[in-house]
Amino acid sequence: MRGGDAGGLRAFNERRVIDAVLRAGALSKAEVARATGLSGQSASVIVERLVEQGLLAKGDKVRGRGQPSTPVSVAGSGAFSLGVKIGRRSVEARLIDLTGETVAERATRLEAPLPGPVMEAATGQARELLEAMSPAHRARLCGVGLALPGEMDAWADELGAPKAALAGWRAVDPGAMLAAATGAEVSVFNDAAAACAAEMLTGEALEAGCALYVHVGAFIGAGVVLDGRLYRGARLNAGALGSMPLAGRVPGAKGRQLIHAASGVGLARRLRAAGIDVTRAMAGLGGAEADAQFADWLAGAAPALARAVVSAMAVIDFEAVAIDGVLPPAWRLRLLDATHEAVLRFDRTGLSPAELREGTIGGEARVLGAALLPLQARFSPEPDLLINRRRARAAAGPTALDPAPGFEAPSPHLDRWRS
Amino acid sequence: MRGGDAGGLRAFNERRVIDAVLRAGALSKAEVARATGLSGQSASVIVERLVEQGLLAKGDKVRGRGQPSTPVSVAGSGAFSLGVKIGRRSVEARLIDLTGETVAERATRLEAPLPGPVMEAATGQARELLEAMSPAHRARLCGVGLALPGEMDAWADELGAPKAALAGWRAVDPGAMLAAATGAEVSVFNDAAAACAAEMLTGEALEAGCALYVHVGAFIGAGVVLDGRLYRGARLNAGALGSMPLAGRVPGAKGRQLIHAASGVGLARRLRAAGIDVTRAMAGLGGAEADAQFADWLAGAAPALARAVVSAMAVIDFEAVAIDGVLPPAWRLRLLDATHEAVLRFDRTGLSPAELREGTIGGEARVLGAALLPLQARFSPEPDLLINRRRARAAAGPTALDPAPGFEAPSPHLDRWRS
DNA sequence: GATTAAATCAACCGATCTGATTTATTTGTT
DNA sequence: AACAAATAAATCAGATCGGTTGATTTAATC
Repeated sequence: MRGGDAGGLRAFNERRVIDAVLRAGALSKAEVARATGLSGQSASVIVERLVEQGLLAKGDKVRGRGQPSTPVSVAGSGAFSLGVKIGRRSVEARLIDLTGETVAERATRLEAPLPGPVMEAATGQARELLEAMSPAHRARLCGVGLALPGEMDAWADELGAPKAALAGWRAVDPGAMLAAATGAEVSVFNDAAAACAAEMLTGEALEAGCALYVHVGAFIGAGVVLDGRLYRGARLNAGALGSMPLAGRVPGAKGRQLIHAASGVGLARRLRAAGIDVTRAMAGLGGAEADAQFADWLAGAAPALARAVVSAMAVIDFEAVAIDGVLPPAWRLRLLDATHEAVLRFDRTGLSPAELREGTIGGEARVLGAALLPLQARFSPEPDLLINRRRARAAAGPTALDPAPGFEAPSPHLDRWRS
Repeated sequence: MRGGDAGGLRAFNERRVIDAVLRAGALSKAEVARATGLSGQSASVIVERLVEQGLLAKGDKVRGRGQPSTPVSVAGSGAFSLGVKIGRRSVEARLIDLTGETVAERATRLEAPLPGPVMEAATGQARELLEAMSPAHRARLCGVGLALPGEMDAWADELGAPKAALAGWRAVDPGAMLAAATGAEVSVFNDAAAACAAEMLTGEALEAGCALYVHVGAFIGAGVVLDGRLYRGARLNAGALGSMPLAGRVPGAKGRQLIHAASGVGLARRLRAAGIDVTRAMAGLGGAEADAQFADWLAGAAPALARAVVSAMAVIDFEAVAIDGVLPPAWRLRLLDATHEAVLRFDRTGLSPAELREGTIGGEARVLGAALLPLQARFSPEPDLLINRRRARAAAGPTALDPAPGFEAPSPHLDRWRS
């Protein structure tokens, strides 16, 4: 419930203040007042309280005309968040602080995406990271974000995995298991949506308020950003771009959905069939032979992806489309260019133009997004509102950040942390 | 801005109260308190103020156990809204009151969608309707909604209209002209989006919080509802379904976009070519020959529309898809069924299921939506939040103020297309 | 007469606002 | 170099507004 009574009003304005500070990087109390429209007095009271709570930190005085101002910025150790990413080929976990900096991380590669080993890895990593935190810091964990594919058991044949083994996922509730293992609140996101959030928040590709972020991982998916807010979908299944129907048969594809023409496993299958080391190739070290295989894959993938992008534009008038994923940067760029070229061959009458851009984060976007999203939910004035911190910080110039000693001020407002 | 200071808090809670009353049809003060979470005292004060403002009206006391309660419901004459719809074949205007009842309306058929005559008709109709209002009522006009196609000058060849004449639209700002003519605030919507809002608010087809509403008019477009909110798009161009790429050539279609395979003008062209009176046919009086032409059109239109629907589902996991438009009900139903059948032939792995339903309003949905949207913007706790009044009213049972125009039995098409 | 629940009354609280005041610095003048 | 004026942040004190709490009244049924 937003607003309602005095307490809700205060909570709302606190978020607006944090939001303003995050956007600007650092603001004096007077600037906070101007940025939020609050009176100077209220801004002062709220800032003071947030400093006491350890969420904001005062920097060195800045002298100008008149009384020097004391800038405040977000305190790194004011809050922490844990992100866990479950994929079909790996499990990762990452602990970040309020500024988005990585505190610690873990990663495990998988042979097959079977429920048992995967969940063991995920819960194990999460527990390890949490146990390494000081108690004071652990008390400031504001949530756990879990990013995973929409359906772990779909497209088993595409994976080359036994269908029966994957069916075990239907009986598993990864969110609940992670919650049980960590004792923290877990929010679940589609993996591509999480990656999308990371690109919005810390990447450079998406400045638009309305964007489609395509992520090529083992499969292919997308995140949808509308009015600066991540749209997760009524059933967390927005951006299921892999299910987009193809126009017809694509050579080498087993089915009639985008995933059969443009996915990481499809590319890997080709590489493996040609006797190429997939891991090396995906690290950009495959050489000419890998490039040739990639070009083959690209010839089918790019037009199919282009059709998907154009189709998506007919549903939502995205201002920007980013393409990212686990591909090595050189290949990612070629995919972007080829897709762009293919998009231009479509009749786009009636569609608003969109900018096609290369993602800037890559495969790690998913864990990072999983970690960032609980922070957003806790501190942004609107749930799902994505504010780019890096860009905002850069614009504001470097500031004195985070003195942040042991806080632990048992202020009455700290227990509003849960709400 | 939402919240902020005491005044904002009051405004927000007032909207919540109106929202609660609209949803329930009629509520006592105590029920308002329970529905909103406000204290009884606040609910009482707010309701009393809204009654004083003429937005709510007290009904007859209801006796039960304890002190009789006085139900309040929204007062029809508490606010008015004017909707104007500009189309390629007609211009319509409609004045409605706060309950959504039509007060007065106008309509003009057009020969060709040329800027001059169209805008003259639109501003003329609007002025007429406003001048017929009493001064007291006119003071309660809360806005003018304008629904029009995204690009009046696109697809000129499909219309059989001279391209040069249509290009005149680029120099025209219909919203500004209407604002100048009426002196009221004008909000502009895509025509399909407006129709979508009407279906959400007063229709029966869309109960889901997340839906796609396809409207077949002269061309074809769609409205997008996300989390109960109408999504207009960053450039008001969400749901540009007509631009969805086709899989290949469709017999009889001139181009490679959905609009070339499934549009009202395409159907009309066929009918005319067969020597059939289009107006009669569109009124459902075309006879067997018209039916045969329709079947031909349908054979190309339905699969193309099905592909568009499946593609849309891969972008947003719509829970429901409605198909509506200017077609006579029998044809609309056939379009729905044929589309449904075609959808089932697609591989839908990885997509969440959606319910495919028939729209319940038809061609007038666009004006109605244009009229309803300013009311929503003014009285709903969140902008763009769509609350179905009719359904809510029905659920609450008949109330003192409910004019209860015997609306039709529900049970529209209830097909689930899931494997 | 007891019970029930709506409606109301009166005192209080919390968050923000307004307007005046203080403070520390730069700028301009003598 | 010394001093006054200008500037703008920060703060203080009182007022306002909206919502809450808890007790009280009212009008019906059981």
